[in-house]
Amino acid sequence: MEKSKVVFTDIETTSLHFMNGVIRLIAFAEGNSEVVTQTVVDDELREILKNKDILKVFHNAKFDVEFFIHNGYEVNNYSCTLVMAQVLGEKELSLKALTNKYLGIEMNKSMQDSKNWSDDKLTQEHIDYAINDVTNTRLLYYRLLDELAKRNLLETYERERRALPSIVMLELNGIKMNFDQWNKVLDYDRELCDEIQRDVRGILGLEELNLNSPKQIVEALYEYGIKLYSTSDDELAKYSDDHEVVKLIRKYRKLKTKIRTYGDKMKTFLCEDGRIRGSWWLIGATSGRMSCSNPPLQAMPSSSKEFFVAEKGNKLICADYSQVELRVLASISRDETLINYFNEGVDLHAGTASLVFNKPMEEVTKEERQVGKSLNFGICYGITAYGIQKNLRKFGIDISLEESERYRVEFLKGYPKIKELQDKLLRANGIMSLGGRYWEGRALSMTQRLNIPIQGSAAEGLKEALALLVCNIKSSWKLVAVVHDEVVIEVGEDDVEEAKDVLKCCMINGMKKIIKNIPVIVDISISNNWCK
DNA sequence: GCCATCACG
DNA sequence: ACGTACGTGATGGCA
Repeated sequence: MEKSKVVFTDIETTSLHFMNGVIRLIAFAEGNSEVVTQTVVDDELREILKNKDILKVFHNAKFDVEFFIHNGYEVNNYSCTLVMAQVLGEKELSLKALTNKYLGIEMNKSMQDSKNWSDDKLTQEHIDYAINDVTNTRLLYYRLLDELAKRNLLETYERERRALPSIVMLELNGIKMNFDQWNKVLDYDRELCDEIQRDVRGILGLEELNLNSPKQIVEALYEYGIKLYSTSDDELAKYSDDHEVVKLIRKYRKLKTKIRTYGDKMKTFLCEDGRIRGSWWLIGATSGRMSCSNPPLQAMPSSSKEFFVAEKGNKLICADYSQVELRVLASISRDETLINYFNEGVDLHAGTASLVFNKPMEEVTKEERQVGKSLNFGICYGITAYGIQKNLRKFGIDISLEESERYRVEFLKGYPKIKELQDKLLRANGIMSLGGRYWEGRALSMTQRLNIPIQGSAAEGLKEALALLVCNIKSSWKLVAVVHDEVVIEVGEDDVEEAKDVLKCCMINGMKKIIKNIPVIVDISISNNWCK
């Protein structure tokens, strides 16, 4: 077989998950050659998959690559038409939808269901279907490559492509969970939750009250003498100090969420090896951030993280960026005050408070520092006076809307280049991240315009870090979690020191490709469980 | 199917 | 009582 630079590949499997499915049919084509099919990975295909000089193209590459790796084949150098489409801003990501939109081809996907592939015999229909998928993946690949080039997004796509193996690692590795201990705590929580429910019903004299119904809570508390505009936690917080029953409702809510969302469901995702495996997406948000579902490992309550552990003989290394979004903001705006703060390593929340309250940093009170902190967070989200006011109430700080607006104005006076940047972003036809992604302005709200370049650029820095990490990680080390500004790996005890250096180095150097001339700081810790 | 709510960054 | 902080995912209630 003649050596060529690119191979288009598609596999058909008996299940959607690599852990419990087998490969039934493999279709592939080298360059412009005819598509061929086979049922097993022969030596020739094994070599093609492994060869770093041959680019393998898949639609939704993580799926095929995970199956291959799970079955013992090495896969290097691959590209993904689904991710390409995402970089182009597409939301409909099926091969069918994309070939239709970009090539005008109407695909018949009636064979797609894995149920059609569990039977023993393969018919000509099966073979034609797989061939058709590869044919269209090839056409789509060149069409999307053109489109990416036309829109100046090749570099952005290449960054995603280099980071893509991290998704494969996350899904293959999973993360070990101490399930016995988890269930013990869960049982205790369930009992406590029932107890609280009994108490609330007792106090309100309503034995049938459904505490999960906001509507019923409003009615019940109205009868009790409390008028609520909503039953959201910050509304309830207003009455929490004066009414025990409101305090109990809040406690019930928190506990119930933990139990039903993160507790009961967890066993569904537990694999035989004691590890939880979620579904990870490289581009999960329009900003470019990753996402994870089933279970949402990026949103595990901090109180539950201790149950995610390292295997015996291993350690977890947890690393996270310090203030990464504000550093991105400093890099985009080039605001001298903010940059100086970072260069001098000062307490940034106190620094902002010193600007807003016009006093030396050492004299900033605890409450003033909290205001500074809220403003710093808020600025990344596209702050409004209303938002500041609402946020500060959570910390027991009650200010008028006028005062809140004054804080906002003082903040922007203290950081004049941020003000300039915001004015520019609000007027712009389109928004650009530091890494070169572009968002059409028309579709964006004012707050999105202010947030997207920050969140998007920080995500790009993390992708650069992951791209470095997948090249430098040892085969025995496991990437187990990525949470926006945090990376967790699991390594053997003997490798801890080396792995710590490699991880830290990748994270700093990756982010530095996006954030220019601002110090990047990574905090790192070693533990038996997932902790910050 | 949408809304309200809440978990994370 | 709302126009009013960014991005996700999951749940139960309710129409």
